[in-house]
Order: sequence, then C-alpha cells, then structure tokens
Amino acid sequence: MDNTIFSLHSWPQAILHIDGDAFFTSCEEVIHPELKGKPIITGAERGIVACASYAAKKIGIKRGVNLRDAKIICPELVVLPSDYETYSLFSRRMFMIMRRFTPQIEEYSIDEAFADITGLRRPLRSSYENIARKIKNEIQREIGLTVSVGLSLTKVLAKVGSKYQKPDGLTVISGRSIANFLKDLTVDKVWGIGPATTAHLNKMGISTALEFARMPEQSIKMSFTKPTIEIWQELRGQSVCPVISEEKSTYASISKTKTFAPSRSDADYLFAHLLRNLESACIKARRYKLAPRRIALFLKTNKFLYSGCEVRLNRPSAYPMDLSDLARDAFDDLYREGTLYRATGVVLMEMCSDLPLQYSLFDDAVRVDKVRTLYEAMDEISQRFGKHALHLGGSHPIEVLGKGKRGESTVRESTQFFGETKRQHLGVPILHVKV
DNA sequence: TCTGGGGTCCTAGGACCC
DNA sequence: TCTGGGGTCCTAGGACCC
Repeated sequence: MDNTIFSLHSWPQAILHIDGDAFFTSCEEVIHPELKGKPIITGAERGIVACASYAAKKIGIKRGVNLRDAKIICPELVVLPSDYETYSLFSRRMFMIMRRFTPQIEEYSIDEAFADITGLRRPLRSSYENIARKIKNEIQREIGLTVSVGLSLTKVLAKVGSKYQKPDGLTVISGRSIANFLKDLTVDKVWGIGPATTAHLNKMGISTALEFARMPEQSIKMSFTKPTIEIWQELRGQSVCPVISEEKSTYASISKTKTFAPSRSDADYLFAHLLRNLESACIKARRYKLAPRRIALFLKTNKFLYSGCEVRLNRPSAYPMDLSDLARDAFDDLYREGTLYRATGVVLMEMCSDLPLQYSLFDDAVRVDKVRTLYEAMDEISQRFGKHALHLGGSHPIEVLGKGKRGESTVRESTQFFGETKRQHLGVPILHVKV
C-alpha cells in the first residue's frame, strides 16, 4: 500500500476517541445485573428503540425500530424507558476517569469523548497505546462499562478507530497504517460525511475513504466547502480539528418541538401546543440563566412542510409572559385553517446571559422586575412539583387533552374551566398577576 | 429510515452603504 | 439612463451530528 501522501512522523499528535458500547442499555445492566446479557432496549417513552443491547442487536433489533416490530422479532424483549439522569451520572464518572490522565478532554456527547494525549508518553511512562488501554480498563473496572477506543493522529481518524472494532475494542491507527484502515471504508461511514456529500463524491467516482483522502488538494478545494476540506485533511493525518476541553456552559440556541399523532387542524389545540413548547424552551433557558434576543416559531404540516417566522425582541427575555402576545401574532400569521399539522416548534436564538438586566427605554422597569420575581417563584414550585406545574392558561388545553380522551369537547371543557372566552384565554396569559 | 428531538456550523445571496 | 466596485451585515437554509 502506498502511504506517501500521509504523515510519516510517528505521532505528531495523539488523539483518543472513547465511545461507550450500547451506552444506555449497558448502564441499565450495571444497575440491574439480572438483565445482563438479555435482549433489552430503552426508548419505551418514545415508542422507538433508542438504544439496543448487544444481545438485542444480535437478533436484529436496531436503533430507530418501532417497538411493536421489535416485540414481534423478540417477544421476550425487555423494554425500558430511557433514564437520562442516571446515564448522565455514568457519563460523568466516565469523563472523570479520563480527566485523571489529562485535562484535555472534550465531552462530545453523553457517551463519547475525545482526549488529546499528545506528549504524555514521558510523564506517564507509557506508550500511547498503553495509555489508551489503561483508561479503557479503569472505566471498565470502576464503573462496569465497556468502551471502544480509537487512537490516532486526528479526531476524524480516532473516530474511525473507535468504530472499527466494537464492542470493547481498542484500535490504533498510526500514520503508517492509515491507508489500510481507509481502503475498505466507504465515505458515508466517515464522521462528518452525510448523504449529500456522499452523493457528490460518488458522482465524482469516489466511493472509499482512501480514494477521498487521495484526491488532489486542488479538486478538493474546488468542489467542497470548509467542513469537508477539514475532514479530507484529518483523514490524511493532519490534525486541524482541535480537542476543545472548555466545558460547555451555554447554548447558541434552545429549541423545543413535539410531534402529535394524529395530525390536527384546530387552532386552539395547535396554539396551546406552541405555547407549551415556548414554556419548555424558556424553562431550559432560565435554568442556564440565558435569555434569547430572537425567537422563531413554526408549524409543521402533516406533509412535513414548515411555515415559520422569526422575531427579534426589543429586550432579551426567557419569560413566556413577555412572549405570549408575540406568539399569538405569529401563530395567527402562520396558521391556515383546514391544514393538518403534525407538530409545532419554538427556537430561542442568540442567547445571552440573563444576569445584567437591561431595560429598554420603553419598558416599565417595575413590571419587568415583577415578572422576573414571579418566574423565580414558579421555577421553584416546578422544582418541587414537576415541570409545567404552573403554566400559562393558554397552554392548558393540551394538558387536559394529554391526560383525557381525544376530542374537541375536552378543549372546550378546559376553556370553560377558566370561565373565559376562547379568544381571551388564548391571547392573554391566564395567570393574572398584578404588575 | 416514510421521518423523533435537540443541537452546531457554514455559506450564498440580498440589503444597504460609500 | 443597461449602470462600477467594494465592503459589511443579516438571514435563510443546507448539511451534519448524536
């Protein structure tokens, strides 16, 4: 195999990718040892398989499969709801173990992380491969989870490595062996290359990662944009995507969408749903002490078409009370009578820290403070009694509908429940507070 | 994958200005 | 009025990830 295009310096960089094996179900197996080795899945709450244990995978149950189909394939399948809070604890312990070796850890998702261990051979008196093995073993010994590890010169190659042998694998891709690992790998399996880029490459006659990596720089730069160019470089052993160890404490955007079945066309229900999403998104924003400068609202039809709009706020706010009028206007613009919708959604954008409160010239400072105080109290109540324990009246119909039977009458009931006309009730926060 | 939910980054192109 | 050049900012939307 001709390796001349690839880096020949043995280890200019040493990057690890560590990937939990069937993470959710493996956590469940640690907690419930009696389940170990059985076909189990999580995802009960969504009706599709979120994670399948290796025993389940072996008999053909994969991520995304409908629960009913899964049960047909395997009647004795153990179906569990996904318990993110518990998995996060495992996740944190896994990352803590990694941090004992280096602070250069990038938490990429709940079950994946990168580590830059460049230069640690001498201080740890160990080869890179042995450092990788040690981390892997300590994770298994201390928390009972197996992980698959890739060690290579770049993040993209480390990812190739961790996927190469799963579960419980450790794959080293040195500069000299890059070509060997890429020659049988189709481009669509490379991290960052999706369907669009794959189609583009195939049209150019490129189907393996090795063929891609060997394309001349000129044609890469002519045909592709930055993300693909970077992947090309990384596949050649040139590290251009650094491991970013700063902890993520903020969000660029926060979104909430919820699909309902069957699709519906009644405005009351839809608007209530939209408000509910707005409240959920705001709850999360407040938890991070963030407020959006812009928000987007959209409706999604049963044909998967979106209609949406964006609004810039004159003052950042994560309080639904400040935003509900705006949501009403947006909804009235977007909604088409007779159209069937399958989801509503809200995106909070341009998040900024909510601490230094800035009043615009036209705000009533006293009112702004009262809204804030009110929501602080509400957030406290929610902590004790659950999310949405208190909510805008406008989002109430959905609550009743969610618990009761489907049907128009339920909506009307809830409207009457508040003793107001529909219009009032939808447009104005029901929670009347003297401000 | 006949389609769940939550994110990020990048770019083309329009609006506007000198 | 057939018309130059260049810069910045913003937005929509594509592409991809777990």
